[in-house]
Amino acid sequence: MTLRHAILGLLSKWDATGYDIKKEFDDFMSIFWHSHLSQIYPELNKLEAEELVTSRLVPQEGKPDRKVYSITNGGIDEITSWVGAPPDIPKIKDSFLMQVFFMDNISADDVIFQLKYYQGVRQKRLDEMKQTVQEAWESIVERQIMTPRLLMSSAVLRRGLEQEVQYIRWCEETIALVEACKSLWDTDTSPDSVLPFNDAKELMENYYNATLALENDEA
Amino acid sequence: MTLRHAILGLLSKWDATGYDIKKEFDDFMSIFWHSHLSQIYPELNKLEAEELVTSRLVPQEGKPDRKVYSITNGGIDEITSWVGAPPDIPKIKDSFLMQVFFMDNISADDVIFQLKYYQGVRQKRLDEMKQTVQEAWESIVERQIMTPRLLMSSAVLRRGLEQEVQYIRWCEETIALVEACKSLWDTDTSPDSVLPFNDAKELMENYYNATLALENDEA
DNA sequence: TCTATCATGTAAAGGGTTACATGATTCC
DNA sequence: GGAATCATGTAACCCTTTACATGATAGA
Repeated sequence: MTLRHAILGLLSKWDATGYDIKKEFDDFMSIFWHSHLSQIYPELNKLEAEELVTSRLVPQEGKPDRKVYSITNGGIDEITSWVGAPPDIPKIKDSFLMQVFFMDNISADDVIFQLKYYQGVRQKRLDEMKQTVQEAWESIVERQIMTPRLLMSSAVLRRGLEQEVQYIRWCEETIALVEACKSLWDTDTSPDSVLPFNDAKELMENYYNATLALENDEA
Repeated sequence: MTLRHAILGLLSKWDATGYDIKKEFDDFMSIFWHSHLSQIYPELNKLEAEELVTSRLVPQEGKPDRKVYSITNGGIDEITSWVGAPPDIPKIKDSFLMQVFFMDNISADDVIFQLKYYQGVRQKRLDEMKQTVQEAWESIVERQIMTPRLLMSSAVLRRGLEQEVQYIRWCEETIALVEACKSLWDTDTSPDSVLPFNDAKELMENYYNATLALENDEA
């Protein structure tokens, strides 16, 4: 039940059509949400039936009419109370991390290939976000204004950026780790095999110590 | 269609019942996946119908029979090819970040309250993971073995930990930012109001410069 | 006594994705 | 000539969540 809040939140800032909302989802809001037009249009109808939004038709030349939605007082109450409500406990689904978890089933070279590929995917996302950050900052400087709205957007944007940067860094580290431990795959590929611990001992000791020390690092 | 791969991946390591699989989802695998028993049981039946797994009943005293599943060669082919297949593009849903995005609708104090609460939620997750890391390392040291399986688990565990550490750090930073910019909310709460840029100028300049410099930091 | 754990499921409702349907304009 | 953009939607399917259903044992 969060799509309705994504829509109401947007409409609390500007009037918009379903099509406009989808563009916003694909642009800035892709940091934390996504949806399809075929889900947005029916949801807008439901919200109108519940009188949380109203709509008016704006005719255009050579294009279909725009159905422009506005939020009602009821809609503002709904979004405000949701924003102040206890957040859901995080339910993470990261299918790439799951692939990695099962990558002992494929060769070390294939593991490295997958990690490099995914690193590239994340880098693309990062590059897009960096452009958004640049534009956001330039617009703030140009207009010489600061508002709670811009502040919260900035914080969210930063979180999105950090997430990409850190995922990319983890890919790099993991590639290095697998590269250094290739012998674990090469010498014996049967699932029951175990290798002398010494081959990877120091490396893994460092890795685990670094992992356990993560919390105490300064940013 | 990833639940089937979560299940097949697990069964490629050990035989298990639906109930066992659920426990694994709630424990280690919660870093990247989750599911309900009411989804796992029907999925296991489907996998058996497709001959990717087989099952046998193991009677118990005073408890219901265990229906223990094993993976077939077909199942191993399926999981292996999925692990080596191009990863999905990441589709992120983070409803808390969405709440934050719309928090200009509530007071600065309420924003800080929400951020502190969520920080606590993430801290709890982190504490659990830290225990898992500790146990994983102790078991590796004790058994004196290293395998691709343990290596990939370690990498995933580290990613999970990093994610929590960094989300918590972002919460702290964002709390400090809102605290420093409280005046943006206090002086005028109407959505059309804009405040003199100077109030937050230097702070935001630093914030944006830090955000843009993120990629170049060394871990 | 009540709650948690073990262990299996079904049914209904809700949320999300893909495919289908239409049709003009603009850009390559 | 073909692809992309603007703009609206419906239908079918798939995936996920919540509620219902059973029943024994162990521990607080």
